[in-house]
Amino acid sequence: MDSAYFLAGKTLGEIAHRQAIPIPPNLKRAKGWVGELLEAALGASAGSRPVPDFESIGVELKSIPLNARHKPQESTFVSSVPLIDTVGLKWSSSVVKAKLDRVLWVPVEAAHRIPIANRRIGRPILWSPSPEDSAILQADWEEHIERIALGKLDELGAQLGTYLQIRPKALNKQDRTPATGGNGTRTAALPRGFYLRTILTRKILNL
DNA sequence: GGATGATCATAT
DNA sequence: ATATGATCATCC
Repeated sequence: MDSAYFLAGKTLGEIAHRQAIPIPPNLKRAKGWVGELLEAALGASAGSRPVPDFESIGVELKSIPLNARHKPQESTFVSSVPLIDTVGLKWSSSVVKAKLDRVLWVPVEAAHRIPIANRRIGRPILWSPSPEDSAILQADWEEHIERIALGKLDELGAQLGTYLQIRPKALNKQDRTPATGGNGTRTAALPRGFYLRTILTRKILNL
């Protein structure tokens, strides 16, 4: 947390310079740049494994882009969605729960008019879901997984879920991954991801 | 302007 | 191929 608080008030340019990381002209071809910069600055270690960033202390690191009004500007990607072998999956042992049990949120200015190097980092927040929010997340997750297990892939829209929604997470719309179809048959479907709606991240940041 | 769907880069 | 890091682009 000391390392995290040290970032508060600094610009992305200052941190990038300190880490000897080049600053891209824009984020169109570097969408994960801010998150990766924070990982480097804080020494995150999970790599691309499906576990929290700071595995030994059970802390997931998330940058949260703020708009000109300093409110969350985008949804937050949580994890990939399993589209096969969903039978027997439980919330208690899910990747989503493992990651959301404790999250270090690092707000970062993201208004397009601010040059990347000048964007300021806000005060990080170490958060765990309240029992109420946890129950909502669990209900969302269970409804999503049940639909997937039943092969109702055509019903998977971003409209579902109070806090946790499912959206594409793919190379492009032609991308396919193995999935369970109707009657338990095997098919191929667009890869999806779990995302947190801004209604939740706004609450988390007290905005 | 916000929500939904589409997409980019990198690691293993 | 599938995971990570997300933001971009379009539609309403």
